Amino acid sequence: MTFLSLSHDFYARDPITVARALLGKRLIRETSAGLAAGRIVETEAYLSSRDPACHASRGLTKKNAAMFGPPGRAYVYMIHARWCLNTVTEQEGVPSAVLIRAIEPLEGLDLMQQRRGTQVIRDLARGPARLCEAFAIDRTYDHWDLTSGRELWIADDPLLNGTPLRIIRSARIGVTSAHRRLLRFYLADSPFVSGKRIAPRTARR
DNA sequence: CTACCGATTGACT
DNA sequence: GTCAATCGGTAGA
Repeated sequence: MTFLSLSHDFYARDPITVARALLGKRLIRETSAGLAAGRIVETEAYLSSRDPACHASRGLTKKNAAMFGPPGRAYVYMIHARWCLNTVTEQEGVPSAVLIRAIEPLEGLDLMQQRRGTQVIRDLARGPARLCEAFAIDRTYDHWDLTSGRELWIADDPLLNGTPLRIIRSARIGVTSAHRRLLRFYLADSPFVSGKRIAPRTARR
């Protein structure tokens, strides 16, 4: 089964559209150790200069430079000594991005378990830094071209094939500025989503 | 150079 | 539920 990477045009849209569209897609990672892949179940949009929570809202630095580059590249940054993965969106010069927050592991579970140091499948890639550890993503993939179709890329999921997805929108997790905006998106029915469920529809009991 | 901080996580009460 | 370890980037002395 081949997994053709999503094109430049997929990413060359506003970050909210891309954040929704990425749900259900496959993140694929190929190393000499083997292949790991999973379904994206949670994302967050960061809206360039019009969003105080966006790392690039105060202009270009060495750290956030990838966000100013072309759409379809990766922006990998460190927070609390852990790596997190974003996809750059819109157009070159407009520093917007989508944070990938959680993934449902599908292939290469043994690899992920090894990298994460846990057997618990639900914990392998639930959270932005956990997924980077499970997929062996670090600073060397900052600026990486996610449309390249090698090493690290994102593709349509053939298993999903048009299945309608129930998407819930909420406030972003851990963001201390711009609380009000509902820029987090996740699959309603996935147990692999991080953080607390804010939507009443999924409230327990 | 030092001080402080964060789009987090895991251990603990 | 609470809390502190984590460390590279950034600001400021």
